[in-house]
Amino acid sequence: MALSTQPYKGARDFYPEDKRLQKYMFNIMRRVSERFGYEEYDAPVLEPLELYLAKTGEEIVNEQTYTFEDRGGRKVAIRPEMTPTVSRMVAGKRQELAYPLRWYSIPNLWRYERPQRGRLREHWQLNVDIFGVDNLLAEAEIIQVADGILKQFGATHDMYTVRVNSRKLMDFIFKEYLHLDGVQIHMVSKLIDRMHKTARETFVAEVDAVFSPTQRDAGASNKLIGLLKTKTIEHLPEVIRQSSPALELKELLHVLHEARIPNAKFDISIMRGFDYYTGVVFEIFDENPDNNRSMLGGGRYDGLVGLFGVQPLPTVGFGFGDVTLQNFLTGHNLMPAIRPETDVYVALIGNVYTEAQKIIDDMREMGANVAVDVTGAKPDKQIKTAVKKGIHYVMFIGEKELKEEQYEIKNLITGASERHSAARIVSIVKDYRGDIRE
RNA sequence: GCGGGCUUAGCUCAGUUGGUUAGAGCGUCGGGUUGUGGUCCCGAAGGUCGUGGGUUCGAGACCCAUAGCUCGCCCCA
Repeated sequence: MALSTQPYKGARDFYPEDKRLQKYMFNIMRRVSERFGYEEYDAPVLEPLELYLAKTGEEIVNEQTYTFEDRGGRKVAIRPEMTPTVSRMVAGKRQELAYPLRWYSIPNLWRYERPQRGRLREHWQLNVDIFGVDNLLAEAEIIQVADGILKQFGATHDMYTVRVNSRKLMDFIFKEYLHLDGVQIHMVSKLIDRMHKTARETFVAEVDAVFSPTQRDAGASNKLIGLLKTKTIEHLPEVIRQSSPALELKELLHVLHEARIPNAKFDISIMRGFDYYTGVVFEIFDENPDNNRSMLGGGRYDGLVGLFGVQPLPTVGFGFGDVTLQNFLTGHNLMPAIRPETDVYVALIGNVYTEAQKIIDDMREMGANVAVDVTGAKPDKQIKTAVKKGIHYVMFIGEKELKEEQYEIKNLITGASERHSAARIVSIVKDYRGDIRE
């Protein structure tokens, strides 16, 4: 029985052509995050299981986390998300860090579940968090980073929407406005979370079933159904519209619109699954009709750092998965063809390796990425190899070139061929590399 | 955890109501003489038809089981 060449279920191999795309995506994520002053951190893939038991959500720990026991009998989890880890790290140096703290990371995360479109078992997720700001400018900045990344990929505002809501607002509605108890709030939250996936009649019936007869008679159920149709804060009932969470959301949207994010809007159905969110929550939706789904989400979680026994710290952050990003980019034709890092493929003609090596060394020292064909194959074979690898230039080195110190450089895309000094060739290929990588 | 679809060459797929040695395109490899790719021409390799049972004179086609892939559901980082 031969060994399988398939990667583990729900995980991906990154062949060089795949890795190039990943590097392209990560580079843009890094560049934009750093442009906003965020610093990169990292942490182990393994964490003690307890880290997730406290604050994440039961099913995620019980059923969707990879766990095992190490040789010392410790319960270990493969991280399913980064937020607890970064909270742990910040708490560990709570007193000595300079706030506001701006951190980002691109960890790989694991979750045990059936893979489906946009959701695999292993994925990479950009995490961007700001610690130590308790006003809405933190939310605004975090959303600007997310928006800035999408723009840097070439996305335009008609391709996606930023949808914001607030846990505090929903709390106000559930408790003050509708007088729901804890169990009802939980049930209603879950229903709202998948409102757009549910047929309207079914949804109304399910919501209705949560309310007691007395509440229904008082019109609470209909009030909620009505509220959920609301598309803007202005259209909310007076008492809700004047609540402080609503005023805060309105202000946030104003700031975002001023920051040239016109596609930010209020969406009462944005709930987010995690219990740890305490304020504003938001998601960015792909508006591609074929892939209309949330591709990025986040919010304020002011309670997490304090769980580690240190003074609490207000925090806002988001996570952006590589799989959903790639679906977005592909769906909108924003994924460029990326060539390999190799700038030049050297075809040797005749037995000239030793002398050619000196030229090639010089070129490498000058900063060109140069691969040499050492097969001794005929020139046409060597060219074919370069074409197949996707390398842009072939350089020929033979007796004639070595004597004249002028080497033929051939552009495999245009077919054009020129003769230059090695230094000039380095300059040409580096210019080309600069053009496509920037 | 639940449900649907799929599985034939490296890839994308044909394969009639069950009937001899299993097909195409692309790709791969070789050739078309001297130091130049993509086009064109010629040739070759490559498949226990996902796996295990069953029905049948006969199964890639039918039945059962199982695995993998995939799309949903649940849940959502």
